[in-house]
Amino acid sequence: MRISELAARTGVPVATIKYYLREGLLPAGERTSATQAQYGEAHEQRLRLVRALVDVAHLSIQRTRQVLAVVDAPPASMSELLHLATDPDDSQATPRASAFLEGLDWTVPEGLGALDELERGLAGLADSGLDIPRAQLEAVAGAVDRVAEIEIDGVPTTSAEAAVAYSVLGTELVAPIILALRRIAHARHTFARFGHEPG
Amino acid sequence: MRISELAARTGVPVATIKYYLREGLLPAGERTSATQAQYGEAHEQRLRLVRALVDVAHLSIQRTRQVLAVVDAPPASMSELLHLATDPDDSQATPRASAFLEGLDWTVPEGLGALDELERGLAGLADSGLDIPRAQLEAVAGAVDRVAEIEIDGVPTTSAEAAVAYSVLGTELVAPIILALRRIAHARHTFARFGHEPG
DNA sequence: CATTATTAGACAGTGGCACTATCTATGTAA
DNA sequence: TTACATAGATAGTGCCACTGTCTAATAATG
Repeated sequence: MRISELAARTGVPVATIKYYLREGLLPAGERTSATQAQYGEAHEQRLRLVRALVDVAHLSIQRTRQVLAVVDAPPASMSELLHLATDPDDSQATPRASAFLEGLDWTVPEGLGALDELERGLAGLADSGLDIPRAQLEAVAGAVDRVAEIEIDGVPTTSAEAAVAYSVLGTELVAPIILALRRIAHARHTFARFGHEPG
Repeated sequence: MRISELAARTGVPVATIKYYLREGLLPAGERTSATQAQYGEAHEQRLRLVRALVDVAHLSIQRTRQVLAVVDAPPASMSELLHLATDPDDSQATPRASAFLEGLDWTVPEGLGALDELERGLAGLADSGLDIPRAQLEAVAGAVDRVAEIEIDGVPTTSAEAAVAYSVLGTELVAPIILALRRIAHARHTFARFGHEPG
């Protein structure tokens, strides 16, 4: 198909598709002349994936490119995979995160990018003034661990490529679903605990 | 204290503090003359809270204003509280979300904003091409429900105001921690399941 | 009192991001 | 032949969260 049909099928404007091509999120079509290229089913599917990552998972274009790069060329080792998007330049000390994880007896590979996120999250919570007891955060962590365990149990074992794609994309695409479910569950439990009037 | 000291204490530039004042995220200081105002501890704490919401929880200025408005003037009824930020104009039908929640036997108040988020998340996942079995998503939802339950159990019962502030701010400020913990737990369970080499 | 520093408030400017529009040279379809 | 489409380059747009500048007024200091 030509670019205009790709645009029509996916609802993505031609100009935006060109932009994604420039940014390397979408592979170039098969050139048939100086001013024409053909796109196939694979392009259409890829474009839908890009849209999901950008619109639904709210990834930046740059982050989307990183994620897709990993899906396209799965790294040889797990540690490489897990360090995706860890910028060694700005990886800081993570005292709060380390202390917290020690309390949980979680063994965690070093230099993991998510450690910085945890550090920032804990630091932000601390100086927001909102006081949440450590024990409660630990209980939350236990339940989150269960979420992650279920997700990893679902990773297909048919091939390394499939496993990598599933876990990398799943991490991004399921996150908004988890947050939405959490909000909905908050509502449920709030009603259960406090009824329809607060206090 | 004067605005420059407030800036020095919190590390937030004077120009940014003025911006937050304009945007109504920070109450005005106590005026002592046409060109002077005094700020107190409360301003400092509020400013730290604003920074946590903006920097760590990645809320937009507009959303931060909404959240703070609820904290400042807790709504009279729970349903009002839960419908925070539900724009009645763009609340769509949520067929996927409704079907999913029915499968879970979750009773959910109607018109909840998070339903739209869930709908978008499920739709995005569906057309990303990543196929995650319904049963697995339901299992994840169960574990997320447990997370939410723990959080709501921790809500203080000392006063309605405290309960509202805690739950509203907790929803926003703990979300990044949950996502970081999820990533870390993914790493743990991935190693446990696949070892250090993929596949 | 004179001088320097600070402030509130108004408003314009900046940098980053994700597009979006325009243009040209070429090519395809009716 | 004539209308339409495309690749690629480049420039422009709209939004957002600041950031900088200016003025009139006040405060602090010597």
